[in-house]
Amino acid sequence: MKTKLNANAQAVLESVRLSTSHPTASEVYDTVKTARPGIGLASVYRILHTLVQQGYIQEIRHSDDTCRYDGHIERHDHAICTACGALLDVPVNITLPPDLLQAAADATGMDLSSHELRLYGVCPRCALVQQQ
Amino acid sequence: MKTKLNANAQAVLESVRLSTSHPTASEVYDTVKTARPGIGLASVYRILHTLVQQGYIQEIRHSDDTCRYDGHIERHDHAICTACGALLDVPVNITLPPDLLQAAADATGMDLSSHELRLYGVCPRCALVQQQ
DNA sequence: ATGGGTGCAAATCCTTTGCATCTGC
DNA sequence: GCAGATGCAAAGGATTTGCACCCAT
Repeated sequence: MKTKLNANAQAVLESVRLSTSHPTASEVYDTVKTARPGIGLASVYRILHTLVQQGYIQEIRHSDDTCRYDGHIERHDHAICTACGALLDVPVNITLPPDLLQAAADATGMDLSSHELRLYGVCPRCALVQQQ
Repeated sequence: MKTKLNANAQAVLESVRLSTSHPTASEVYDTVKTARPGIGLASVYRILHTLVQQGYIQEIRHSDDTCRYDGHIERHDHAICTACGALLDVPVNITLPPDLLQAAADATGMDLSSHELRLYGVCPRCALVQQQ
């Protein structure tokens, strides 16, 4: 399933994996350009799609109009700041009671394969700003 | 917080609330045009934003590049078909153990206000198609 | 009369695509 | 030599915005 990655794809994958934030395509592009100066934005988009398809990285969308990428592929959850839009990985493993998932599967008739919990709230930085 | 809605805004809100799917802006536009023929797409976008801001409706994004709206504002969860992209409300109330949420809040330092569980899987229709 | 809402069209932004070229095998 | 990858520029599509106009207050 996973094909061998060429140098551009390696550089893109590395950039996404090393990023602690969840970079957008153009952030990845900016980063990768230092390692591969000739690369074009279109290739970054193409490579990101391939990496998602092949399961190397995950795509995440929330309220802004850009698509973000996450090099962290194990199942995990996200916390989203409703004030600034920041998207953080939740660093603890939240395991849902299986009966809840079963109930949801039954209710929707879907064959569930994965899930993601999205937590909404105010991040520490925004909380500070709001207090002022 | 909620201001009085004018006739256009009422029509948009009604359209979103009555829809069982999760309509996009242009689907809302198409629907609303029958009740308010003169309305423009830009106004639909403007009104949808206002309605979201004022808490009348929710905005949902997932993998496609359009933004969808949900007239269902009580906390609830979504099931997303990984084959066709369909987005369904989960018709059962999934209550998470409070200690899980607390652990996540502690780990992220965020002041959590809400959450949404996103379930990924294959919807019944797509499951049928895949079997063939 | 006055401030906010509106429609239209143009602009904007992210993303995708066409295509000629280049690359590695 | 060939299939796939690439860069560039142009196209595409969803959303936003500028602006003159209209409406209700």
